Amino acid sequence: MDLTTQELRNCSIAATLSLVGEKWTILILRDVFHGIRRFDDFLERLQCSPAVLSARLKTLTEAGILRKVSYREPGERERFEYRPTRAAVELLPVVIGLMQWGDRHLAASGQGPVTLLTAQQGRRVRAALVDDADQLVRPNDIEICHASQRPAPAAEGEFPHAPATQA
Amino acid sequence: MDLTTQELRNCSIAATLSLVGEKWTILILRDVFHGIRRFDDFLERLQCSPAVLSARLKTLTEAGILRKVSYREPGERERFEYRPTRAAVELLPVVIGLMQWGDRHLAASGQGPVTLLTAQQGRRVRAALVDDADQLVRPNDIEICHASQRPAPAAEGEFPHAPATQA
DNA sequence: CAGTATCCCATATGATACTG
DNA sequence: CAGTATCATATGGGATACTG
Repeated sequence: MDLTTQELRNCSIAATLSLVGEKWTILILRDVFHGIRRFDDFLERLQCSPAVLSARLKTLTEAGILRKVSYREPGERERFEYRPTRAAVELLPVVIGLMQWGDRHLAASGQGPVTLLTAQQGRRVRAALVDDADQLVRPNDIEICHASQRPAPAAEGEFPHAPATQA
Repeated sequence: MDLTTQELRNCSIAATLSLVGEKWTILILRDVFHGIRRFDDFLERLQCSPAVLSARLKTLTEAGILRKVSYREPGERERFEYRPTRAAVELLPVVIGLMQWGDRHLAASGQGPVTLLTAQQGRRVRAALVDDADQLVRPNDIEICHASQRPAPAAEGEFPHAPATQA
């Protein structure tokens, strides 16, 4: 996405956006999670130009988010497919987070065209914040600590500077 | 971000990206969560042009993600600040998800310059996937259901088409 | 301080044609 | 099928000046 070196070093958000912040990138990942693997299938669903798709797949591959795999079906010539790596799966909270925000705030019905369910029990899946004991965390209970400094004083540590009243 | 009407209607990810997918938008939200409220303070931290900042703040405000609040300190003239709404807080899984991905994959040390801790117990906070009983969900246990169709057959429902081997 | 208005440019993108 | 190459365009963004 082209940000300054300063930003990239000082902020992991900016650094990640430099890889996945381009216009079509997240939508490519969405399609990968839907099982899309091949160039033309991406192309058809995304309706972007092949040049753009090619460039994005390259970036994602070089970043280790996708993996280009050669395969050959019996009697066919060699083909390639793009598979998600573990690094891709670790972006799921981002992708699903975007989806559920849109579901809640942009879809007329308050829910979107796609639902995620656990295979085992059929429970709805969502992105959320948890602590290292896997317990749900309320946004108001979070404080920001800068590694280079002492723990922030309470007044500063307030987070996310909660909206006093609702918009 | 300028996507087709088709995309916006069919995909909440695309719809949300049309609001927050622009270059500086997520970084503005990052700063809001750091407690930044005023135009010039954003400007200083972001080092983008005032025109761009103005445009993004407008978009975010119109989307209900920020709220423009007038206030007047004693003896001073009227000022404005931009506060996060609940809708902004609901984007935290996305923002924190981006951060933790960068921490893991782009920071040399495997952890970034900023850490999030629960105020109560000082536990690390992360973005994750949970079910509606607030239990952690493994990515392999998720299946995608399209609202307009019958539940996907097992072969299709596989998700996220897990990486067989690691990259 | 808190923006708006201009000007200009880099470049991401769309459209299309071409190749192994 | 799976891309690369080319070209025109649109526009997001940088720099800067200006205003209430």
